[in-house]
Amino acid sequence: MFMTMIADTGAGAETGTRPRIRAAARSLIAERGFEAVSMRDIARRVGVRPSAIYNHFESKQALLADLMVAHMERTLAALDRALPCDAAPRARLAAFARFHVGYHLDEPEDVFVAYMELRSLDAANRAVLGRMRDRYERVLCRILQEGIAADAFAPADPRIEARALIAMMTGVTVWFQEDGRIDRAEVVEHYVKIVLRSVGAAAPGEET
Amino acid sequence: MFMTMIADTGAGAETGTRPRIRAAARSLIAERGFEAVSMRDIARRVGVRPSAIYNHFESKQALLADLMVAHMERTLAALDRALPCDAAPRARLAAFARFHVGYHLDEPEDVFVAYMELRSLDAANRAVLGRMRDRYERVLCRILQEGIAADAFAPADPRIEARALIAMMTGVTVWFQEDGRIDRAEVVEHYVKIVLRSVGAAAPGEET
DNA sequence: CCGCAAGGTGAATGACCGTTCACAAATATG
DNA sequence: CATATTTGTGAACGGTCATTCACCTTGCGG
Repeated sequence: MFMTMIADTGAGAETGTRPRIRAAARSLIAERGFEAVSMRDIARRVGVRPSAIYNHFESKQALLADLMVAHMERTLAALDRALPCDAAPRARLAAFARFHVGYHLDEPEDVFVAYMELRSLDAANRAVLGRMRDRYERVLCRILQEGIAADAFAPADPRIEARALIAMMTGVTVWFQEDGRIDRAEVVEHYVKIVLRSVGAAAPGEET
Repeated sequence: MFMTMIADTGAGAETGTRPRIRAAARSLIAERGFEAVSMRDIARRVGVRPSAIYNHFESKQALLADLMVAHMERTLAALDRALPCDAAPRARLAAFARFHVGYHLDEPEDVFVAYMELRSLDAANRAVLGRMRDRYERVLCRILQEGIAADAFAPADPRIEARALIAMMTGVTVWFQEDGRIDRAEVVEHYVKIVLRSVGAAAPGEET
């Protein structure tokens, strides 16, 4: 009967054609953009004929949506794990910044695709992704509001500040390169400091 | 003889086929992305046949490069005009932020194209644009260094901070919409405040 | 009024696109 | 071992792409 039902999602799975299609599509789209990548390009990288892809994904559009939705699900789950839920606002904000920057440094391809290719999604998929993105943003927004309530910091408008901070931290993927002379951890802590300062939470004492 | 030689650059020029091609290409590429826009699309919007475009631009690639280079030249010139050269670092930083956010709100299409389509340029054009982008970034970096020297503020690493701030401010184009309930000037001043705070220059007193 | 250049046209070129389909190999299931 | 399902193949489909080219139109300098 029909009993496969393997999830095989996650950037780690290596065996099997389906994950290899995902990996090839991810890196090609990150490099060139969705519209500039053809199914033939993806198939060539996997070592398979273009028609074989259609055994695993309904269409090019469905493949993109699969990548983006899976990435956002993983991101939201990882954020949930990374946030200490009973800590003070300042520590929670630091944890958010540490997570966001670190995650974006670890998964640059997925992040880039999710960031750049919203407009290549059809209306239905774009709506789904938009909702997930809002959920992510709202987590930060709530931390800022808690911080205001607790007098820990004072951003003027939490929603604007949340968007500004996310844009700032996401931008790290544009210029950071592993082999550079700057250490990864150093970069992360740097962004954490900028974030804390920008909301008026000064730098004293411990963090996390 | 050959005596046309009109520059006709700038987002304002409306008459003539060449500027209308530029305008059509700009808005279509901003909306859909370079690879997703065809010469036929552009020609249709201008009200002309595709082959006519080649009387004005050598290729699709050259058209994109024209748009991006012209935009960056205008941007650099406008920045130069907007920066008070003999002011204190704090006022200069505020002016930079005010300029960057304001300019990005005023020219969202050009900004979006310049930001997203670097990868659609061929190697030579990408190098040209990269240099112009570096020039822009270096202006901010120098302001930060001057501020450090004058003890006006204390970003840890000026280069990282400059990139972070530019990414943050550029992100305003992603979410801001004119008809929204938030005032344009309000948004600008908000970003200025975040920028000043993030470098450790507190909020007291006057700003330029 | 002639000639010529600049700008626009329509058709054609070869290449590539996403996708389909009939079929073959492989793999698991009874 | 037989059979059904999954997975991959090769060839084709209609369509679109950027670009070229011979030609027509227009308006201006002489």
